[in-house]
Amino acid sequence: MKKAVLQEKYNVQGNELVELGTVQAAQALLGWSIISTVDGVRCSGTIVETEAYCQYGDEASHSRCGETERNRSMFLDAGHWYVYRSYGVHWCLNFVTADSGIGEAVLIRSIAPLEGLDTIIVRRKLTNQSARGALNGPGKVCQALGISKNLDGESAFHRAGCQLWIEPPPPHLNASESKVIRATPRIGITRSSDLPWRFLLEH
DNA sequence: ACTAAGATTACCT
DNA sequence: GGTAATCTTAGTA
Repeated sequence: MKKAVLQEKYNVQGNELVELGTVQAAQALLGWSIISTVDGVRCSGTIVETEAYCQYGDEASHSRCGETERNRSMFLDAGHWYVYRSYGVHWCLNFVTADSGIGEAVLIRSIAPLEGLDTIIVRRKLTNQSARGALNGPGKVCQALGISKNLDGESAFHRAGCQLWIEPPPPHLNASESKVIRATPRIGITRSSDLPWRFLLEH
């Protein structure tokens, strides 16, 4: 779908239709795994917290003022990574969810560790061997998986030479009726703070 | 050109 | 709970 088509639907039918894609993707991604082979070490985790950022009606999105050098990858088509620098200090990982030129994505806020916990603990500079709190924040996820700007704009699906990709959950976890999702307002934003577009996977 | 604010985190009291 | 660290953008002049 091209931008003009989405704009038309937005005007005619309200913002629900346009929002549906990315907001649904944010929920669908819960339970998927992220696999990193950065530095030749395999590390992975299950996505347990996401946030949706949309083009229309979302004043908190990086794409709200159009494409810039920083947010360029957010305007790629669905299935790419958008990695940006947060507060000049941390990296944050997003899964792009709209067609080329739109600018929508899902922020990966938290994962549960699966593989490479030793490496994760070293990267996170944790002193104890407990993984508690190691991956519960977007900056922490990127530090733990070795993610930085060099993965910005890459495909999020596995291919030769790929260093970071997603894999679907086992079928029994992917069934929507067995997945308990909690929705809350998004964290750390001021504009559009009423939208309940933060999603958590409850056990 | 300058300034304020930001999808954060760690460390301090 | 308060704050520093530090990069990018938008708004203002």
